[in-house]
Amino acid sequence: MSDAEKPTLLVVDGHSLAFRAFYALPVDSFTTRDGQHTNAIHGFLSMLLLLLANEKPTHIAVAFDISRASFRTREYPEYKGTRGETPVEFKGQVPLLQDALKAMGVRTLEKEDYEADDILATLAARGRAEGYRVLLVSGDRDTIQLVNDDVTLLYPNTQGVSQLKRYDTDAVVERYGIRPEQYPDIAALVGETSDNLIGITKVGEKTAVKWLGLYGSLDGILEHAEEIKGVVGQNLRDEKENAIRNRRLNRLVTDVELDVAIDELVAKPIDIEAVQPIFERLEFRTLFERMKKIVAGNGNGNGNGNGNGNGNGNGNGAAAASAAPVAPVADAPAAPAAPTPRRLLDEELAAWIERAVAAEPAGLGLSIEVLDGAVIGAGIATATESVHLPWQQGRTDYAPFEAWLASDAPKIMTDAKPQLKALMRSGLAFDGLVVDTLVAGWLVRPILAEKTLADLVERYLGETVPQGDPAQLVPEEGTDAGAPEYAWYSLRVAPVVLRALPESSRQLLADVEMPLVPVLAAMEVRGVTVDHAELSALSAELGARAAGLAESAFAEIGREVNLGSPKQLQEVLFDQLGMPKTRATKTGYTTDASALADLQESNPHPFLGYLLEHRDATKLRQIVESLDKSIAGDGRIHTSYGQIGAATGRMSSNDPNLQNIPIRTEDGRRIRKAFRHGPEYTELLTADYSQIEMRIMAHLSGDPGLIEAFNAGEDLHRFVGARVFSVDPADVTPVMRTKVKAMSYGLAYGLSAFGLSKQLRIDRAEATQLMKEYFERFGAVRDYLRMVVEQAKIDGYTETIFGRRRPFPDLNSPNRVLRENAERAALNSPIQGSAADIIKIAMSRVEHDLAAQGMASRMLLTVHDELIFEVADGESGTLETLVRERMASAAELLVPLDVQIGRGANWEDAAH
DNA sequence: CTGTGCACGTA
DNA sequence: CGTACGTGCACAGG
Repeated sequence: MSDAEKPTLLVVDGHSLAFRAFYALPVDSFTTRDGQHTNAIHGFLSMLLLLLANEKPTHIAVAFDISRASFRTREYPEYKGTRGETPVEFKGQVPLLQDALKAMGVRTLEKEDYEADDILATLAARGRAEGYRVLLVSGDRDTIQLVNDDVTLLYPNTQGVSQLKRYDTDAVVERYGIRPEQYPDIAALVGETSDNLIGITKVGEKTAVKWLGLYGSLDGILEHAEEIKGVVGQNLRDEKENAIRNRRLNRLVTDVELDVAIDELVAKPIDIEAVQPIFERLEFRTLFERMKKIVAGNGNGNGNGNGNGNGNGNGNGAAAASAAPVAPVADAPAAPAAPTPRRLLDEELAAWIERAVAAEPAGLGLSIEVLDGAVIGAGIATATESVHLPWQQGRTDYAPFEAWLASDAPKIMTDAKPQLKALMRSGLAFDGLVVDTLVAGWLVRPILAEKTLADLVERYLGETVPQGDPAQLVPEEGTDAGAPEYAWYSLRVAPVVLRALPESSRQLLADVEMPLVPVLAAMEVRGVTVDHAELSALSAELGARAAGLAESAFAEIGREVNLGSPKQLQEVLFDQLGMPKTRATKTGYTTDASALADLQESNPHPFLGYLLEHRDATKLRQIVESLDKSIAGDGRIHTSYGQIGAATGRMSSNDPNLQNIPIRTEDGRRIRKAFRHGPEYTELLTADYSQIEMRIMAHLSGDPGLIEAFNAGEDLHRFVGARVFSVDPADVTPVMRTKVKAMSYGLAYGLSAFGLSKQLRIDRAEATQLMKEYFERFGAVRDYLRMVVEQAKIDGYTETIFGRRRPFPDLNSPNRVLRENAERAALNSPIQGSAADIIKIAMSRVEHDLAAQGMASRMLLTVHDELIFEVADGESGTLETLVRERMASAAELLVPLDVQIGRGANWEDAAH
């Protein structure tokens, strides 16, 4: 019998899943009129209905625990002892859930002295023996041991029961690096906090997996315990009884006597009439509708009689007090409903698009459906109509759509970047993005209050995007907003968001932000080549170094502590070593690097030195490790850029963050050496703006001295130092230059005399004097910085050179801390923000020119004031010229924009 | 299992 | 008591 023909037995751990649902769903939304909580029941049943629809099990059972007491608690009274009292709000829901299941014809099973998991184990074993495909659903990790070729575990994800992760044998191997039946051995060694099973001290998942690889099983490990070196080896020998006990307790029982045969668990059609009163009492209206559809759907697909499929998203308005479950929902002021999407091909599609384009001169709404990075469909909308285009590679009947997509016909989207990436990967050309509503919304409120289309629609239209049941596993056809609906809402919300923008910001959106979206998408798809071997070697070296430093540190204090725990460090430093207290934090006293350096000066102790070095090594290793993990199958790292990440207008980088790769230390630079050009290219080229923030400050302040400094073409800090200290530029000493440099950079951040003295380790008076001298020579800078804050207090916002605004509600706060923080941010914002404007403009122009000139070199990365390119053979010179010119001319300031270029085989060598 | 605080990397 | 980010760990809490 092939797998497809096998009957499917579905066994659910009732308690565990209901408990997950209880914590996942907001209790407020799931309470009946008479105060009965129903969130656990609702979440559980919602999940079960989805499983019925998706998995189509032929046999079903739900297992429950009778009580917390079992043969395990008799054997080990502390078992599960860490678990607090079960919340009474949850307890009360279990009998109701069991009633509902009974009404649905689902057998519930429980057995005195055993846990639900034992029932799962027993049914899994019996089902397998009797030729079933078995699906287990449990939130208890111990059930991993039950997975095999015939038994699959569905394990709830982080979001309660809203998504189930499928663990077959391969998935377990992938996740844990061991076979399913080895899982209990791991758990026995590591321990399980939620069961109050204490493992071997200092043994985590990694160590346990390593040992298991060496010795095959827990028994094997214990046999060879003598061979295991170090502290962990000793711990294992000392505490092996723990592991043995854990292993005994976490072995699930596969032969529980159940008074039911598997064929008695056969899934019966749900008797709607029997279920109705129960669901009515629980006020599960939407759930009841879903169930009816599933029941009807077993025969033929569409039995949707009452046409109000969408419109009411969260389904459980506490006020909707109707007894009849089929009663129409009384929504507040009627929001227009999304048009029913049509499906069109060829000439019909062409005609529709032509008509739509004429009807919506500002642009059509567009949404691309993406699954695992690939296009699976698209929706296009006008204000009154929409079409849905399920996508398949190679189909020709969508030619009119492709032509429109590739044209510059205006398109309005929401969160376009991931969609554009999918189009690129599917080989579809795209142009004409005029509004990304998320980006537009961010320009209105750069604090990032609106993160999704639903948020925008809520705020700007006062409507709710239908989004089905919160606990739903997969979108349900018909009730959820799909691509056509997203397109339609995007189209409708766009003009309202635009109206909230001042004219200058609208220009910024059109001229800077929108052209940048496809550029960032392309850069993300390209990625950057990173050498795995190099990173591995570096990681190993740093790991060894860290271990050695930790040993030395421990030797100094005569005990082992977690050097990564500020709390434990405080004990060592202030209690054990009696050092003076450092700056206070919310939870104690800081142990940060600068405080430790201060301590080293006042109370020298070798421990401090080892600790600092250990920090460096572990931090670096952490970065190396996370980079290494991010290398994709193509040998490249594909970061994501957050276009709407920063309130100042800067971009951010994540998964991984490539904007904080070390550069200051020698070891750090070794990481940059691992960033290479790809095989088709000859080198990397980096281009960065030198001192762009100081140049912007010169421009915005109009300070003659500062402007002269930049036009003189001399070293900036030397020039400024000469002025501040009244000496010849040639006589500016390194110390003077360092001080002036810190001062200059600090200015843009609202640095105080206190902060300056701290950073330069000079006394307060000297810092004050330095600031005074500085401002006497560059008075317009001081005036400008004052003016920015004063103006912002009046306007309520600051503005960059290109009109990007950032509101500052705290500027007039009576709370001094809040107010002063806002003042510093306000004076920094136009500077940092203008720099962001400039590089964004440069990026779009460079990208455009590279394409227009048919060059093969490509832009890969951006790090705030730096761009990194992959150079194609023979293009090095032209690329440099092009990049330099485009970056330098991105803005016309009172001072020139200087661009520094470097080349090399890797990122480090390409620096200058 | 999630949120918070600390620490630290970059511009 | 210097701006803007993202990440990872330890820890405490639901």
